[in-house]
Amino acid sequence: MNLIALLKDDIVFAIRETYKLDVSADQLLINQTRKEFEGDFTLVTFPLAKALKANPVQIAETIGLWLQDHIQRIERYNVVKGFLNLSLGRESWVAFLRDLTQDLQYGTFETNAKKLMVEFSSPNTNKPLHLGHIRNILLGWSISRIAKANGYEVIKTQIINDRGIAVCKSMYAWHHYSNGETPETAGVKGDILVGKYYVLYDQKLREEYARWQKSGQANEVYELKKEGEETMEHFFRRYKNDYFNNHSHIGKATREMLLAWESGDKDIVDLWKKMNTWVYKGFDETYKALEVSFDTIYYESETYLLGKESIDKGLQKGVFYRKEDGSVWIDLSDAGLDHKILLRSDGTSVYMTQDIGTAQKRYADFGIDSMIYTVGDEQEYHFKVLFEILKRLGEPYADALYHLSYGMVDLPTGKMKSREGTVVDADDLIAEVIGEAQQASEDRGGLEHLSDQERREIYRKVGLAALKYFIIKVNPRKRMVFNPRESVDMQGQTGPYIQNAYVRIMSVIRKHTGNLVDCSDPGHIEDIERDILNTIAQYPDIVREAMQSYDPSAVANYCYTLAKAYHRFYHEVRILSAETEVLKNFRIHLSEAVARVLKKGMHLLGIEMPEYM
RNA sequence: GGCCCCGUAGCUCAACUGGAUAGAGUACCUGACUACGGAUCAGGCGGUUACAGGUUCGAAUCCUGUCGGGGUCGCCA
Repeated sequence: MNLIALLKDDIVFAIRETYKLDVSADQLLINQTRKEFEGDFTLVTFPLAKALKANPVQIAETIGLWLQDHIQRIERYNVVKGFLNLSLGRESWVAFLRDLTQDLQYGTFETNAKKLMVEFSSPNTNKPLHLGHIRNILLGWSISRIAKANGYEVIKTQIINDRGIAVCKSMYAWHHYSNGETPETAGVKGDILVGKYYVLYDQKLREEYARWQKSGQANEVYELKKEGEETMEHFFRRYKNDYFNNHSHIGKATREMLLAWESGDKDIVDLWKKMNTWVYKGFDETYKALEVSFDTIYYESETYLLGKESIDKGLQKGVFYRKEDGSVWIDLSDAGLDHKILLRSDGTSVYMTQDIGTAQKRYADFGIDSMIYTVGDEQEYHFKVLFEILKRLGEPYADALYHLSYGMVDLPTGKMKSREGTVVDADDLIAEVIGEAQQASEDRGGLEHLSDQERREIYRKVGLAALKYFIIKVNPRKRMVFNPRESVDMQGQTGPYIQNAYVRIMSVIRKHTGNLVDCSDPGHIEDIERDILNTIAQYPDIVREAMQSYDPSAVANYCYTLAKAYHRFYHEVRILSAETEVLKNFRIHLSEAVARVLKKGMHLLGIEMPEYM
């Protein structure tokens, strides 16, 4: 049941009949007719002018006339410049609604027999999830649902960065300064506890560094390596990383810890496992609070050695080359990229090597056809290179990889900085929006008949809707400003506004007592009713488009448009006390259709609809 | 400096990928039924789409340049 698709077929047919020419349906540009003009759908004929060798107005007239004469659902047409405005007959709209009530799969496409893996979240195990992760998670989750609606079999995954020097930092700090503190004894979530030690590590390191700066050795280094008239203060700020690698006792101990881990030292591995368990438990709570889940998880500790075999393969195929020092590189300058290292001179691998190996492993594990990586836009270059390499290695899925890149989340005061403590913690944020929803709900009242449990569910749904919608409505590509105050707003273009339309419909349906018969022609329908049906007719295309452009915000904006139309309808007409039984029946069916589409659309965004609010 | 992304109303975002008079929300002002839920609805104010050229029936969108913001640039992940 896709009205616009049918309409396009009609037009293709019309062109074949009148111009003896075949055009494909996806060449046709059909818009919802703007309010200033009469009509439901508008075919833009300018793009057809070349192919049909005629001027746009003539084309519009010819096609319009033919459709009016031959296609029953087209009642009238008018032409304004190169725009052909088509009006559907009332009966067609009613029939559309009647079909809709039967079509439970509306906006869901048949399976395309393709397996798609979506990677998102992918945190480090040394600190809790924050606002940036939330944008990532919501995008990944939503695109997974959208892909599913488009017919893909979707496998949701994340790769957890559970190894490396950063992880050893929190291990070191906990080992030396914690006195055996655990999440239980501290009464905090495991990820938060581990994050605390990561911060503490940095603090201890800075203290050590500050002491060292007063030493004679520091002075020598400064004299030796300063650039021009550089002050000591400036130099030491720049030198921090070198200090960590070449002078720091803490740093040395941490690197030794990493080596011990890599060689499988039991004590270190046990410590690592213990702290990981804490972190994962904490992450799970946050994921649960956000209502997301994964089908499979990859751990970097298990994948970081992968990819080396493909280095050999690539060398043999001449895709890679080896330098004199033994390091392995690829030359991508002909693809507008650069030379990129794949294996260090000491034979160890880099991030890129792992990613090659991980992609191959995923293919081997699941036989996937394509993959979406939800990762911030600062890694755009990395993924360009990765995809190019996989292509040159001849990987079968290499042409179906996509980096779902998104911009950073800023605060009204600027960037989030962990150093300055301005990072917005995911758990705190979730708790806050739910608290706000509860506050707003209690101020309004009206939920007294529900149990505490049911009310809590509603606060949760409403609060999360506010947060999720606020983030997901923005085009992923764009950097966005997260204003905490506006994120809990529940009026205007917000999640709760859309939920409210749904709740109103549920309320109407509950109040309706008689039986509901099949939808039949009420003899007259209002403009707003026609407008709502027209908006509903757009839905399948929106689902398609959101997939093609990897953009959940298209669905978010659509849901708002539909909810807005419904709210207006609700004010303009009476539903339960409509003039006739047939009309009442029609309006209830219409309301129900809106509710269904809103629920489906919001589901694609990972937002649940409450029955009351 | 090279390459990539972004710049739209005071603020936060749209604009069906080149289509009609650039739309919403918010903020501010005004108004709404003894009504199916006012987390609502209607109206007002608010724009040289950063700037300058170009391409064409038509440009916020494409090309060139300038300005501004961000990202990234061989052994970090």
